[in-house]
Amino acid sequence: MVVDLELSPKRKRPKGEPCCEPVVYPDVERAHALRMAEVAKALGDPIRLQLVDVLRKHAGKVCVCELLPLFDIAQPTLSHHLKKLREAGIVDSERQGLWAYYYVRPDALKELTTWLS
Amino acid sequence: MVVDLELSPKRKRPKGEPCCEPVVYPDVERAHALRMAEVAKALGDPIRLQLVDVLRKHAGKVCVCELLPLFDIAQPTLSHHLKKLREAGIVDSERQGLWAYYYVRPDALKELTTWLS
DNA sequence: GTACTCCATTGACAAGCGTCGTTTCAATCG
DNA sequence: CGATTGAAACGACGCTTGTCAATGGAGTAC
Repeated sequence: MVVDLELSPKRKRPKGEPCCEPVVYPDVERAHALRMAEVAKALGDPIRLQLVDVLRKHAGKVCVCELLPLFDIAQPTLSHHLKKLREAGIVDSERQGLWAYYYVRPDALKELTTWLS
Repeated sequence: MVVDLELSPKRKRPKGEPCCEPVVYPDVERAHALRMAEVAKALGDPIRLQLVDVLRKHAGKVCVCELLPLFDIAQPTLSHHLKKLREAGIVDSERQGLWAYYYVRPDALKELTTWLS
């Protein structure tokens, strides 16, 4: 969808009329935009982005106790970030005894990636 | 870079030693992570993401007055969002008389896109 | 059972965010 | 000139965020 825009010849609006025709925008995008913004927001913190990076670089699932020493944050803070990523649907976790293993959900970043490309 | 992980056989740490070997993590990524998180954060708002979407769908530059009616927000709010996008280096603006034209900076989203793919 | 370990949750705090009404500023029109 | 217009800046308001210390809870070791 590409809309041609009258760029240069713009004039002050006559009196009370709108200054220019609004650009068309498909409503379909809005639902996607909300979802993608949610994912982007979750990635909008350096620690969370690095967390996703680490998890993606490991095929399997990574224990929280292995993630903690990578960052200069307290354990509850790490737990908080992992929860945010979980709520955004980017990662998921799995408990095995004492340990919690995190992994990136397949296709979690697909929509955003496709839109960006 | 893929690191093999000892997944299953984990034990409580003996006494004061760390529970497990930390996952290796390249320092090179940290600088990128900061920059990409900044971009992701700017995209982490539905309105800003849609703004970028609209601007990208138009080859040329789009006037602010054309963007405003697309969203149910006041003009200062739109200006605020555009400023955020500008500060993140995603868009840039150009004034022509009374009007301000915005456009997506080429390669602004490149780093993030590459990382996601 | 008791002690210990890993992880999540809670509560608190400062900082940041999204929003709007008002104001400011530059450019245009008459 | 004065009036008007498009857009940015300012100030204020609640809400959210990132962080930590303290606590809680489930599992393991002895």
